[in-house]
Amino acid sequence: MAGEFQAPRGTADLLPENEEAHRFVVGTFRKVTGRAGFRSIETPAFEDTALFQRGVGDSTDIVRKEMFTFEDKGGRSLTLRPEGTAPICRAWIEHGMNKLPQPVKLAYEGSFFRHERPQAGRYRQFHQVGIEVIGSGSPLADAEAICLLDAFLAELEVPDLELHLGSLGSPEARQEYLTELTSYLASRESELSEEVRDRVGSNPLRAFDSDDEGTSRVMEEAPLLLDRLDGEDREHFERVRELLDAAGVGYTVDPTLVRGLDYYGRTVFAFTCDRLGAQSEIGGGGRYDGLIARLGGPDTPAIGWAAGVERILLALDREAVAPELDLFLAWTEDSVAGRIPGLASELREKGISVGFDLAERNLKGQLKQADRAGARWTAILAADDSVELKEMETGDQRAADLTDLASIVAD
RNA sequence: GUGGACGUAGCUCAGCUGGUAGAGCUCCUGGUUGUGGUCCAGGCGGUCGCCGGUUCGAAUCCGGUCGUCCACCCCA
Repeated sequence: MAGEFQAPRGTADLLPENEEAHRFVVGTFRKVTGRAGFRSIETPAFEDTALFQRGVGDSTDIVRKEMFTFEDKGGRSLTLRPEGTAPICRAWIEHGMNKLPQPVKLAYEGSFFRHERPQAGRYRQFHQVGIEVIGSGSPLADAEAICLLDAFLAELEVPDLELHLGSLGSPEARQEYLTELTSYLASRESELSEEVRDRVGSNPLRAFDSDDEGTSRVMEEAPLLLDRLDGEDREHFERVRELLDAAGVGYTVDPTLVRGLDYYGRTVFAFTCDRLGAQSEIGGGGRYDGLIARLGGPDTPAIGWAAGVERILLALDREAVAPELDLFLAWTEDSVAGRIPGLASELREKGISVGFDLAERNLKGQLKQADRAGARWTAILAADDSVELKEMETGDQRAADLTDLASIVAD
């Protein structure tokens, strides 16, 4: 509060304690996806605005009101990426990845930007990790993707998870269904709550989530998209369910699962955790078979997901990690200080983490620094080359030889 | 974009009905001319978010504004 400047609304500094927790999540992601044969990809932080307009969909909230859009000096409209899938599809097309063995399995991590009012688990700049499996329409790809998200969250030990699974069918089936649902809602309009009535036009599916009593009664008899799936879509969904059952991944079929991006079709899924507050979704995704073609590439099926790093951390409620150091070098006379940096480098080359005081403190101050740096050992060097090695936790101290430091500290 | 709560030292907070700021923790120094984590003493640190109004006088009342948090919408 003291300074003139503050991090912009909805952004946050990742202080060392948080930075480490953050790295832990991303590191786990890399481990889990790496051993599944995924390779990393990194795309720019901003793209042509039109990529998102077409890829994510003009009618979505993201495009309508949540994008950070600006013009560069050449008058091009650019947008800070609000999500990762459209950029990766763009890269896939641009670099002719259809010539690679299919499917192409990609993993990414990074910052994303959405201009929304911040609240618990929602920020204007946030971090996601995610994967895309591009080039296979098989339910095996769906199952693999979902199992991987499950494995990732399990490895992190995220508690109280629930997997919601649904299918949106083909775009045509979905459109037909929405028309049917809208007219059904219209036929019983008088029984619906006011809010729901207002929203029928924009998002009739939301009516399923209402806790209004009259609305709930109406929705119990409402037609379900899952019941309207045609043959192939239905088979696909059944097959995905079989594969998940066989893999021992538990889920709830959620006929009302909605995704905020236009490109989804067939399988959609989301992991939720109720200790997050209003933003309970930790990660989710789905199949987007039409997207690559829509962006000008060859007709290519694909599926992927993204998970929010901040939300995972919120669910984990991980304790801050204290700093740790193998050895702290202290000295008794200023004449010894000159030898310290070189000695530290030597020991560090042997793989030992070494620190020393950088503020010209007296011995007492140096010991205090050692303590705060989380040092397990402190070596006190005297002008006559004698060394006292102190074990910080117990306070035990003994004479040691300079050449033995590395081996003693290493165990 | 809408609604609610809040905004005093780096952090957590106190400061009743107005008389121009305080605690604990942290940090620095000393008690210990070569020894940390306990203890004791001292010190650094605040335009009381900002602007305006009421008043002899405002951290305290009023208005506005900015910001934070939470919720709605929607989503990671």
